[in-house]
Amino acid sequence: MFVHSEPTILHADLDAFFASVEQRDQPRLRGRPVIVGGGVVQAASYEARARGIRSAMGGSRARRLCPEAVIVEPRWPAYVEASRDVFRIFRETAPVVEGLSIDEAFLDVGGLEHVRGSPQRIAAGLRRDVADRVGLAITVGLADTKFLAKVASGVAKPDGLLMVERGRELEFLHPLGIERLWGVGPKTAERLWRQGIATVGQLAAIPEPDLVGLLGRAQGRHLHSLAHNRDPRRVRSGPGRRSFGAQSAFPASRRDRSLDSTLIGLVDRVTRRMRAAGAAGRTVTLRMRFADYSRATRSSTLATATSSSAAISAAAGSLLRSALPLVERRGITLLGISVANLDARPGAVQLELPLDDASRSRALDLALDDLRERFGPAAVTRASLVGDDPGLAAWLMPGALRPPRRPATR
DNA sequence: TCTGGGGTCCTAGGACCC
DNA sequence: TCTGGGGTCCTAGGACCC
Repeated sequence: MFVHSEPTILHADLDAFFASVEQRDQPRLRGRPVIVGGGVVQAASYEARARGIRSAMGGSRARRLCPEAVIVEPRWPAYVEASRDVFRIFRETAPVVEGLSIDEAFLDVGGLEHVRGSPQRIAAGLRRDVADRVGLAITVGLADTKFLAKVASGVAKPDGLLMVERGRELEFLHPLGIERLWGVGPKTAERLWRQGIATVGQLAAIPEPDLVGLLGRAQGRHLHSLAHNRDPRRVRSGPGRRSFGAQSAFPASRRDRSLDSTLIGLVDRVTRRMRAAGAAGRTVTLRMRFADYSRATRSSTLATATSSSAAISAAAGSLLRSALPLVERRGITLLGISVANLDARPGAVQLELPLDDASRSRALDLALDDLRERFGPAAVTRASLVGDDPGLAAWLMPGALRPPRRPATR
């Protein structure tokens, strides 16, 4: 009876997402090699990939490989809208949807057989819905573990559907190259190749302790499990994000741009997004990349979580000052910040308010009501204007908020 | 071939606490 | 007073993913 039942985890992944949105919206681009992003390739259509163009490749090299490629500037609002449309279909399709990025998600369709048919039918229906309603091609992998569903969609691309039948998982998995495994990038692949390990089957034959000796504890165990298709993780509706960040490159032409003003811009971008999400964080990290392609990070952890531009730019500013000798010695090419430790209890949440007085007081009332609703009536203890930022910081009663994050177990 | 912007997780050492 | 074991938190770096 259950012998013929199908696996229930779907990995759905939009094909060449940004480039496909451009081809959908601009018919003249269809069938032609399309590159999104000029300086660095952010996405390439399949026509462009056939010419050897890959994402993250430098724009000049891409143009050399394929001079007739059409290069278009990214249109973020269009991608965000398309992603929202597709995720709406995901949520109509399955009760549990775990988004992985703007263009891919896991869906668990277990228990829907009597309502919507077999998983394979549901997957086919999902692909049809996305094509009909959003106008994009999506590939779906279907398997009994998340990991294998993702591998299956990778193998089935583009515009495909691939189910890995129960009981035939290793038959499917073992002939594949190790670089198909989640967590094997260039460095790890190189290390494994040097040991004569090229396929997942060869990897599976290595005893776990040997793999741990070669790659370290976490990665060794992880890859050993995957090679045997052991992946107990369930599909869950998103664990939520763990940090907010922003970065900005300094091309050679703008290398003399002021570091301070760049930093203020980055802080502004990040805190704006944090406020919109109602988030606050404690750990501020400054990331730098230098002319010799080396990198460095500097971080500091505040006593309380915050989304205040003033607090975060003060922390980031002092990190930058501490790194100044490094910056001057090596020449900076990229500056970034991120704010993490989001589950910590906020000491202050900064709100965004309109500039004119009339709507400002009303916006303030609404914002404070919202905070009280989310954190309890007694949680908001104090509110005041912050610096010259058109914002307001509301201090929240410690303890009224989200619990501290998972107790670390080791 | 020389590099965007946004993320995640792991490792390792040191400070500190019980 | 010294030593050890066990644990947490912080900082910095690295690999990887889309």
